[in-house]
Amino acid sequence: MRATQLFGNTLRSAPEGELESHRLLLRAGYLQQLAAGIFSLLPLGTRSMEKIRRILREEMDGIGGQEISMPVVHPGELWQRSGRWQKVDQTLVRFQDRRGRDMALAMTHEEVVADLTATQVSSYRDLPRIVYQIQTKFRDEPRSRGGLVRTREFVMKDSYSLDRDPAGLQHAYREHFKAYFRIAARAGIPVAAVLSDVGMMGGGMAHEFMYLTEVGEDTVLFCSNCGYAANQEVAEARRPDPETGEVLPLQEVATPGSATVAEVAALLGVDPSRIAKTVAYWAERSRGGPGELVLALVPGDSEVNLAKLRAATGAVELRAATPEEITAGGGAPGYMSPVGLRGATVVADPVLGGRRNLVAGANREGWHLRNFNLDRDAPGATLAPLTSVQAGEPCPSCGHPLDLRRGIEFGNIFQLGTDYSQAMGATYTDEAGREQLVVMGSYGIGLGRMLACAAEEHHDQRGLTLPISIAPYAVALISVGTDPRVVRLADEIYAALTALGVEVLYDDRELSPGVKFADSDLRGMPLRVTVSPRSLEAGGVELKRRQGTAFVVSTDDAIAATRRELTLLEEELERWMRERTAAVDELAAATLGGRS
RNA sequence: CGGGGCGUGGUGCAGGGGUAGCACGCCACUUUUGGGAAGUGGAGGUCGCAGGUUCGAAUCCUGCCGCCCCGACCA
Repeated sequence: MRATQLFGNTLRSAPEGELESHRLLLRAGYLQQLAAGIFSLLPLGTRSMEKIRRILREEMDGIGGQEISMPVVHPGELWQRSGRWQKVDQTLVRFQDRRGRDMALAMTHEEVVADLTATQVSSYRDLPRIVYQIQTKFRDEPRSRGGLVRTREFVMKDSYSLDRDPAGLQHAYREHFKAYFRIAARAGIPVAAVLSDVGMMGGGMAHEFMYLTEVGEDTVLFCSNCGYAANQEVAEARRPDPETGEVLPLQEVATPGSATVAEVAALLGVDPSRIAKTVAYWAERSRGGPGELVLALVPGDSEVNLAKLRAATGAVELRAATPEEITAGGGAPGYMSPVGLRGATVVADPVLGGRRNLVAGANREGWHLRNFNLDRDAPGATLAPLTSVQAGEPCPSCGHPLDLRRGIEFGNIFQLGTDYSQAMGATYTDEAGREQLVVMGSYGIGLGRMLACAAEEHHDQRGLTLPISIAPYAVALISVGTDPRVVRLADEIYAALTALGVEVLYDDRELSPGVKFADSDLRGMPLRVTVSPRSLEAGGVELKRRQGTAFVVSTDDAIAATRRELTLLEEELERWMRERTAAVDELAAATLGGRS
């Protein structure tokens, strides 16, 4: 491509406040924003995305995936059958067609896959299968963020495994686990697999593949000793041994004007950790359904993690209860506890279950209780981890202090099980002639987010430094000045490289060299080839890696030297990728259990 | 949805009751050509939208819309 023909230009400036890597993508002319969380891709961005697509196809095909294409608009009826029409909040965009039928914009495709499976799969001979697509999703996120990191419309590689039994699912899950490391590594993105919340997907085990970066929106806990890794949404710390002291009788104590943990602790002379803090929430189990009061009990020195509470209650909508709702349930704001309250769902952090004789609210303004014991005083309570794990807390599996890091979720894998098969009637007949449910798994990678992670990992002051595997062009060819000898040679090199299938962005504009160099650095092509009076003087053309030093090769050798450099770049990336994925079998075995 | 910020030529920004500005970019010509060149001339703006106050509103008031950032959600 000649720069004089290219659609879209580089920009000198980009808005303040945006993520640095995203500003570079904007300035380099990869994309343009249309609305909040909605982007157009320009030629450069499209080319990078196409390379990402190719990597995804190769790796998915490599584990036996078959590419399909499913619709972006779904009948609402499908989502009603799976129950997600009710379970998912406004993130699912609903509308009606001209006949008044409910429709939805695809935010994911489990329903459609299960529906396809119901008709396409009927025998155990039709299993196992892996299908995938690379296709647009729309999720009306409450807030888009960080450029391509979190958008409302995005392209996702989503694959689905169909198996006879849980063992088959384990295998497909493991294959994806390993493929995801290869995919990330081929795009130059280091990732870590962490345990994650199943969220709206339902089902069993789930992992997220995190690109660790300070600008990430997720919090991840790692154990440097045993390798435990989990998203904060599901992370747990090792619990202290249960206390063994005598269980004392409940005793009311006046605490006038002391509604906060700090005030009560000071007044009664106890440590905040000795207070069973009760936080009231209002939960809806289905969209628009009836609400109910949920009491979350955590140690007084901890905060409730909403994702964990959501997982524990299965709530769709979850928010802090209003004082009116608390009072209506028989509670007193600031003096809450489950003692004597009926009708409210009570969830308690397991740490409290091991503690004796705590302080809790008395459900009377100005009064608390001493000697609160969870098993005696809130016998109906569900035990589930509810608090955010802090850095330094002991690892649940080995006790070593945990590290806390930030990350961007590059992809995820879910073991769905048979929920969707059941809803859509996706069954097969086994050897014995019995009808069985197809066991499903679901696996996603966001392509735009992948580009965002790559840009975040690979940039410097001057611009993008993308790996050769996903850079829009392999070579930035630059001609300096208008000397006919220069122009002729540059034209020849462009024609020759193009004829050889090398992807070249030829900056043939009549601009000062500084502008051309700056643009090529900004756009991030891995290799620069410069033809100039100076290079001719020095014997030929100049080659320079995006982050390397320049050297001159003879005119006769220019084409061969360029290809050599590109091969070297590819080999270096390949080597890095092998290092990153060398231990992936062992990691899969350690993380998922069993052998690989 | 809560909190904060911002909407002014293509891009990034200043201005803040009385003539709409700067830099970059763009067009033409001339001189330039190894790290975002110089000169001369030029084009380009309903100041987010709608009401209101005022002799007069980009500027003040009200409402709405949009965008960004921090939280609650996810690839």
